[in-house]
Amino acid sequence: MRKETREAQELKNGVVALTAQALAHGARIHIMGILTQTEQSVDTLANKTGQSRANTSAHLKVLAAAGLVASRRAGRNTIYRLASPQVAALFCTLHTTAVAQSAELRELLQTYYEQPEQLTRKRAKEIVAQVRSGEVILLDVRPEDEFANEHPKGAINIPLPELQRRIDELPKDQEIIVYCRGRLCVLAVEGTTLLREAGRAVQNLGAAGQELVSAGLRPERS
Amino acid sequence: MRKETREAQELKNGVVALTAQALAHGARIHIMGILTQTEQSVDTLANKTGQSRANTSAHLKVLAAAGLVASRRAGRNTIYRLASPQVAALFCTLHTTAVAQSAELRELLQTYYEQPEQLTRKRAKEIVAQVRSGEVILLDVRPEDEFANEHPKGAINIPLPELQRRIDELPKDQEIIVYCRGRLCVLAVEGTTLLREAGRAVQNLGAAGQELVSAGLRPERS
DNA sequence: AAAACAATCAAATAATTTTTTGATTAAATG
DNA sequence: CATTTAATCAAAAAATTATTTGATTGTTTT
Repeated sequence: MRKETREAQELKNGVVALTAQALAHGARIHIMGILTQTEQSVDTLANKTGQSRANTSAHLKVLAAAGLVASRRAGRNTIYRLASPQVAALFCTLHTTAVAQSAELRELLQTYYEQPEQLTRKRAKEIVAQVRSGEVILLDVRPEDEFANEHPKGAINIPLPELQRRIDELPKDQEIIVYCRGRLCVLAVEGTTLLREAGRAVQNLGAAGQELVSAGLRPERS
Repeated sequence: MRKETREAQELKNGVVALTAQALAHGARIHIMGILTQTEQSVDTLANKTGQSRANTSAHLKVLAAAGLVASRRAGRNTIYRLASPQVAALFCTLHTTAVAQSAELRELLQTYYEQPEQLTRKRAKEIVAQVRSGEVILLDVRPEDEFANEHPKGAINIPLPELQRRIDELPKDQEIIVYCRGRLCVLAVEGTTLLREAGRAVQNLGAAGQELVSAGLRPERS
């Protein structure tokens, strides 16, 4: 019994390691990052990551073996997606922790990316007022279902993959405030970049969007 | 700028992958699991994991390079510990997700381990009543500081590393309910095993201990 | 049915990691 | 000060992973 328990322990370590192993390659992290935003075909993933098709297929096989992604057939394409919200959460935690633990990287990122603003209580209330008066636009770039489930009152939703196409729905003369809520923190950063390149005035709240709720914008469903 | 951003992206993927890579080996998962409970010297870790000293040292170097563990010198020993609570959280998430995604493993574990009980609302209330009346003992096996920070009213705290030694503090004729709270989910499992081997009547609530709070045992500090 | 396409597979090569071995450093002990 | 002990290092061997190439399997389109 002792021994069997130990075997089980080793097996368990192995499975945990397998999961980590699946995430232990830059290309696969890249793939996971893309899948965090939307499901994709093998070919598209290969293009976006700059890897060969066969190699991308192999990487996806590794991810699938660890149960991190799932796939479905659509015509002659195979579409891959994250296996579950739990996987998305793991990816986000890994991402956050990795960045936090790697101080050297943090510095480097600051050069290229913009740090999401740290919300003070006062600033949060200002934003709430601005949103209420319609002075600024509060943009939620998460997938539609997540938005539908719960969002701060007054926010509008354009999922990141559609943003480029639907950009004209956003009035040109108003400041836009982008946020996301923890789970898919990459979204807001990319949305901000995209809008800024289109010449819009944007502010990125990152995961701090959450705080708007406690500052007065009651959550609602739709 | 586009290009530099892309370089930064790749670098970032690399760092995330490095972190995952660090966790991508059974022996290192084993080490992390041990460090989750208490800090340890290289030699002890080598013994517990059954690896050579040099190899263990190498594994620790990998973990340290990823910023997951830190060390201090104590006499002629080098004592390693987890670098931060955030790392512990990552480890726990990885652990949980890996087990959840690996259905095949789940089955196997069921043979050896006992599944932590799934708490129904009704059962939670029963337990709350039993704890209040002193009929059962609610045991918290987390480290002292975490317990001090917050715990359900009526729980008593014996950190897992001390449990073997202090086992006699627990009355022999009462049922014991062990729980932990998400972060260090391994703790409760090990505590349960230990107590059961000592002939005690034990029930493991796992992370479900949390629900006792919402079922009536107000959290308190000490 | 033939052609085109997306994806996977299989086998070989290339690249990385892991493990072992023996030497080295640094601190404690007699 | 010589010894012992804990840990790390360096180099070679062993084991695993990645990548490429070309062939193969299903689907759709013509």
